[in-house]
Amino acid sequence: MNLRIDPADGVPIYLQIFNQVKRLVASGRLSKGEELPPIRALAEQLIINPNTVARAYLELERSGIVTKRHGSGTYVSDEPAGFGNRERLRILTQRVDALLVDAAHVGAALDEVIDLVRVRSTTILKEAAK
Amino acid sequence: MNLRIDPADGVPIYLQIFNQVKRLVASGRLSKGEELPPIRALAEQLIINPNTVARAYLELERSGIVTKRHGSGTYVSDEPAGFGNRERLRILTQRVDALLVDAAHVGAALDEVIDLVRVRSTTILKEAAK
Amino acid sequence: MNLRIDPADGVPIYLQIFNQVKRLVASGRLSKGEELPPIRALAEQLIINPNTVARAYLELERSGIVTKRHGSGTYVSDEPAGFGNRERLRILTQRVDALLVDAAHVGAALDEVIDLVRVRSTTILKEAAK
Amino acid sequence: MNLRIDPADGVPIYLQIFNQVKRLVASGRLSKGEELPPIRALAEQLIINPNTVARAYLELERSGIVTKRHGSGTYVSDEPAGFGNRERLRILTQRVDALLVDAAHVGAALDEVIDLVRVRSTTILKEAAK
DNA sequence: GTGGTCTAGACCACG
DNA sequence: GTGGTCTAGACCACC
Repeated sequence: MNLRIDPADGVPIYLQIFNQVKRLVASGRLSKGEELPPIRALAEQLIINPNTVARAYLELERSGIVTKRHGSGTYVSDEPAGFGNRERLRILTQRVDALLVDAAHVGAALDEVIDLVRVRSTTILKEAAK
Repeated sequence: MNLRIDPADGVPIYLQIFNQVKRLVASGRLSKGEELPPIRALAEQLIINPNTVARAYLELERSGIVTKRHGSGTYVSDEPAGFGNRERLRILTQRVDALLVDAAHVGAALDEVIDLVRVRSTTILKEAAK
Repeated sequence: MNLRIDPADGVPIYLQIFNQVKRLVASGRLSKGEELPPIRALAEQLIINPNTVARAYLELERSGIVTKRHGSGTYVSDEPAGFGNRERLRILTQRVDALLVDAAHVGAALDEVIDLVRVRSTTILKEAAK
Repeated sequence: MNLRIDPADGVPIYLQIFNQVKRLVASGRLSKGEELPPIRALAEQLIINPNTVARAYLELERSGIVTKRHGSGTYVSDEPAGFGNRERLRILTQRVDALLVDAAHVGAALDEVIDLVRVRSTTILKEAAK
């Protein structure tokens, strides 16, 4: 698994791992049931403390993105966490609002934003096909 | 200036202020050159620590959104920070990607996302018109 | 013997076996003196490590639910572990308290809890009759 | 706050704290809005590592039982986590089933169980009144 | 071998 | 002062 960690990024390392894995799963580059690297192995690879990776895996498990099997390993969940419709909307609205505020601040029109959403959507799908 | 602070929101209070002011400026409810309330006044109004407001104003200044004039006060910048097109795209792409990743996890289709963008866009504009 | 194991359940596999056998004995679907499947056979059937089954049987023996006879096999104990009344109460009180604490957190009234106890009691008896 | 920790109990220390605080809140002995001891203070009192207390507080926060305010402290949540009805039932059914299995194993009749539920319910309420 | 818990102690972020 | 993150390294539980 290829992650890029920047310890000086401001975002906690465990969150960087969390977000990147989340993204790999969302884009399909990590398939359902696929095994993640063991905590210690990933820690060695990223040259960080195993506890930090463990924290990331813990959050991933709590979010329903991965499943841990004791004595066996960590796997991408077969069934993505079932969000209620209310929870779904809440999450998405939050993200959309943040996007729109930044867009307004940066002087981007609605159409420009929507175009970008379409473009990135395609790009991410292509990444998944790699 | 009318801000809503939620100390239990998880987002640091100084960031809540920062974001809301950013939003007020982006939407035009705070015009260029307009004066922001003094740090102490705003702190009293929001019943929070003046340091927290100061921190927010500091970040606003760093982002080029407001300008501090010694002995005078804090004003909305005349020239909103000129983002290069590259910087603009970088910021928006980041937000868009975060949105799409969450959408995928939550099982929302592209059309649903775009619809939500349109809806929120309208909603936010109405709020700004208040 | 028909057990359902879910490796992704969070509960250790050996405990899942332990609990289900306990339940089968409690409900009478496994009678006193009846022989349990050999460790290897059960491990093969459930596609798990024999050590795991052995661990479950060990705990069952420690709890007095089954008895191992060397060179012969594992049998449901004739005399189910005689719990003193004090021990009985201690165990049940613990469970009841955990239930009531969760019920309070979840906003369930006492009547609702008792209704659920009745309903599940019937349901479990029906399952046992299968 | 008066907690009893047994490091040799098998149950992880952070879970012992979690459960006891949960219980104190459920029984009303910790009221909504009340402040919990600072992490470091509780760690000193229990003679354990602050990280362990932090872990317990983290789980309490995730369960919606307490709320942390950065730079201020940890408080009992005003609004208990709003569980959907499905989630509520899932949690309670799990507890009820565990109770009934143990009851059967220990030879307790349904009526005896229900009586115990009533009795403990009253007892816990009395504890709250202390 | 896997992940889980705990300790000791440093440094940072928030108010 | 509060809580949050990270490291280093020990020991345990499960498969």
